[in-house]
Amino acid sequence: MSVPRGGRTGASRSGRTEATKQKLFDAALRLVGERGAAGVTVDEIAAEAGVAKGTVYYNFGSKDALVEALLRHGVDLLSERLRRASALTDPSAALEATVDEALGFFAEYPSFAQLLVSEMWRTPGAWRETLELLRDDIALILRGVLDRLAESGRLPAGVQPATAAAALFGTLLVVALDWHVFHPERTKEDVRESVIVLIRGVAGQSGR
Amino acid sequence: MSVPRGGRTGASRSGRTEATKQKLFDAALRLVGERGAAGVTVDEIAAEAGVAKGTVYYNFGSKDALVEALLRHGVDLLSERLRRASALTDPSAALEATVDEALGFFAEYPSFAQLLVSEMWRTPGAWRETLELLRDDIALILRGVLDRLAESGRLPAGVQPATAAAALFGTLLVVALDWHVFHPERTKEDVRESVIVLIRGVAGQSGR
DNA sequence: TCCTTTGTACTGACCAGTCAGTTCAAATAG
DNA sequence: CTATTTGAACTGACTGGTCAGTACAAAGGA
Repeated sequence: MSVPRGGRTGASRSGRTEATKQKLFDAALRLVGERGAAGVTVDEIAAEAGVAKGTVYYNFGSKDALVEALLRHGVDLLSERLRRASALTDPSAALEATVDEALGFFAEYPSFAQLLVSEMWRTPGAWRETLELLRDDIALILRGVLDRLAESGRLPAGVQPATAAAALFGTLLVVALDWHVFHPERTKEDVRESVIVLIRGVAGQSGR
Repeated sequence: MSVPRGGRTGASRSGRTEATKQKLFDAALRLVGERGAAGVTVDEIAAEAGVAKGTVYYNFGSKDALVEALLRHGVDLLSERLRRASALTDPSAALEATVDEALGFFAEYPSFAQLLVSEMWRTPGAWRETLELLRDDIALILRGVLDRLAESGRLPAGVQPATAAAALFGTLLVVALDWHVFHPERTKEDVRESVIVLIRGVAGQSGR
């Protein structure tokens, strides 16, 4: 009994659990990204992580909770990186850096991109609430960049930052996935350049 | 035995089956869009369609085949509409009409958009082959529009029509879903205008 | 007559979640 | 320093239920 309720810092002395959780994250991400959350069994995740099934339940309580933790973990990483990139002083440079960072992240964790795209817009879904928070988190960062761009007059009149942020996020996610799934032969630089040129058309004849 | 193998034109004399298949499509779309293909049972689909379970197997042979047929059916409808819209003579007008049509379609069949987004970029997946064909179908139409735009010099230098087509598709899909799921209060006109302004930034100071 | 649908009953695989028991490192005691 | 205890971490066989797919006799319809 007495599962250490993962309140906040649960990190105990041994650090054994943290390592186990990480192994489970990695394994789950790999499998869930490929076949969808519903298409993967807890037994498979445990096997992939080289751990007994019970360990999954000891650490996360349920399959749903594991996936939820996975979503949070991934978005935390992503938003951390985006936040950093978007902090550049020049708005156009910030936008480009953010785009670059997002593409890099999705290239690094394609399974996460797949998980995100397949669960984000599911209507009742077990992770509705979490996903809504995560979406707002990312959308806010993108909005921040776009708002600053608008302030400096580099966004065409009539573009609504909220819609543009959603569009930008969708574009990045889908371009990254399309690259990974349908055109893996392209180089990162190639894709990156295409998107940036595209973006620059809308939002900033700044740089060169 | 003897399930009529839905080779190609299966369309038989009676027309009774067509009606049944349509009922099953509608029901399946409703449920699968909401909870994902793996999250819905054949019993539920049959019940929702007001049909016996055996009928599903008589008409489609398997659950996977039903979903595959659903994907084909939906994309056929969509590409038919996009093709029509993209046939306008003026490239910029064609682009705007295509965008408009795509948004309208996703608004009309949000469940289809959800199904598409959640299955399109799954790597091994039961419908890999079909989805690839469907993706190429849509991408080709969008490319056609963008190519004509490039010919008439209204696409910034350096934009690759292939990447731009993927980006456009992703943008439309995600914006439509975001609207449906997170901002249902917005009007179609509002969303439509936002996207078109956005697109116009990249691809055409033509119209007005 | 032949195609299609129904309804019910069944099978066999698969799977989320449980639980009694094991391991082991660190704390406590003698 | 050795023996004992504690408890967090982990294990894996097991359970109860779910679900895709099958079977088939009877009925409805062109």
